[in-house]
Amino acid sequence: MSRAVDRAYERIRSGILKGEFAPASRLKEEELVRLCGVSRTPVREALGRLAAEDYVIVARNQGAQVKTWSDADMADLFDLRALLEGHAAARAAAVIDPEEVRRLRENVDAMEAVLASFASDEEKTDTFLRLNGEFHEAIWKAAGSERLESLLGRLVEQALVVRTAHQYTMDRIVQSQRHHRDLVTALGNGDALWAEAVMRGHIRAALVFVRQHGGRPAPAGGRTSSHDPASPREHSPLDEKCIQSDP
Amino acid sequence: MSRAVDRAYERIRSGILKGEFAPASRLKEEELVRLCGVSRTPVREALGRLAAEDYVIVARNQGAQVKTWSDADMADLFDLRALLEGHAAARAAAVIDPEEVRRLRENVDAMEAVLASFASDEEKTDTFLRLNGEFHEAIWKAAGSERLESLLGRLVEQALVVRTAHQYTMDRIVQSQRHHRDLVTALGNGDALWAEAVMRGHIRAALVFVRQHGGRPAPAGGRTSSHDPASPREHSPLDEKCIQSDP
DNA sequence: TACCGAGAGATTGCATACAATGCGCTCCCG
DNA sequence: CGGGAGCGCATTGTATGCAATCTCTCGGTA
Repeated sequence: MSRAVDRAYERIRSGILKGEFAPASRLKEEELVRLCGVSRTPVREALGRLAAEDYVIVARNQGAQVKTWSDADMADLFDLRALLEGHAAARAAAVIDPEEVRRLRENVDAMEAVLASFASDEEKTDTFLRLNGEFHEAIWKAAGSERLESLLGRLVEQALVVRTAHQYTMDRIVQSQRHHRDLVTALGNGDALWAEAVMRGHIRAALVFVRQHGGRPAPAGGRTSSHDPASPREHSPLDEKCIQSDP
Repeated sequence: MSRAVDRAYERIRSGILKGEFAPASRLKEEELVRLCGVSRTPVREALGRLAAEDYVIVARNQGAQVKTWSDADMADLFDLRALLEGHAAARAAAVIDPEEVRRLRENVDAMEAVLASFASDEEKTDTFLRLNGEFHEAIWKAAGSERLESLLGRLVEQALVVRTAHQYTMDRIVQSQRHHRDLVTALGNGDALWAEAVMRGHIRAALVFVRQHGGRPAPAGGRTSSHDPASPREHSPLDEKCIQSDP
């Protein structure tokens, strides 16, 4: 950790992800300096990185603003995810080795076990989402393209900006789990077409779900014109829970 | 243009694209300061942006290095381009309006006219590549997804790092031109499947060509270990020719 | 001769000071 | 009373200085 820059980056990013900074709210450098305990130089660098990753928008001489997401943006996002994750699944099916398939199957079994356990729903969801994230990442990695992997990492993270991770119903999770089972089978058989099809459906289903349960806490208003009526909420020094991808 | 940062960014980026900075060569901040005529702060910011766009790699306390591309990287790159440009073409076919199709056809006609003209081969290639870039970008835009558009913009730019734009044979260009004709027809008919198929083939053909004509001037050696034996070439204050995407 | 370590120079990382720009307010004029 | 120009404050953009870190060289030892 190059101390200052990374501290600032992580702090701001987590603030956006947790909703501490409302969408479309302006991020003033001095504010972030106080918040992160570093000087403006690393804060600015962190903002630059966040802008490159589409978390914020910076306008010349007007600083940074948390990016808002329209319904169309969301649709585009999941469209691309379906395409790229499907592609990754197909590539993975062609080259994955049995050992890795075994690990994936274990992962799915673990998810199954969690669902069947007696933990609270929130606890179940938590663990499930963590395992789910690992499952998807393993498939990206198996596809054997660094570029694809990093691209998907970014896309999935962006999908997380629009909602917290705990809006899942058990029905939705069970549906996901069926997809996961199918995926492992397809991968085990080296069936690229099947794997791609299942993965695409898996992501499309996620989009439908997100839409139905309206994960967007923010108005889909204009980009740069709004005069920041929504001031950032107070910083709650709570948990830094690891958020994972949609199931 | 926020003067300093953009000047530095453009200068360094063009230097990389033109091969003024050899792949894997180290970019020292003081050097760039002298070159760009701005102080280290904007230079560092520019390097950050270039790193986010995969032009350079920055290692902690070790500065920036021009990124090198392995054959596998190139294959991945064109794989993704085929997938995403194909997707863009399919989306475009579904929603494009006749007016836009007409403009595309005019563009293709213009390319045809250039090829049939009496200009020198180099001149022909130049104009053709410019028109070709406009053609592709128009299709991305017609697809109606900002995210897809910017993603493709980046991917195509990265493909340009590995070679200069003038290694094209007339054979290759004529083949491209046939693809372009087919594309316009497919788009005009609203035939998404056809458009996607043609576009995929179009990009795959580009990969095969780039491979055959070995566009990579750099060794595909390791990333961080090399001790930068290749010092940056002297700056030739030559043309700033607009480089366009592969045909 | 090969290897290891210490020190000096070179280079990056961070903080702060200063300059430039934009925004909102007030005050004056119609 | 409404509108516009000018001014002052808030915020961002750039430059520079100092501290931290790395690399490269030189000397010593097995």
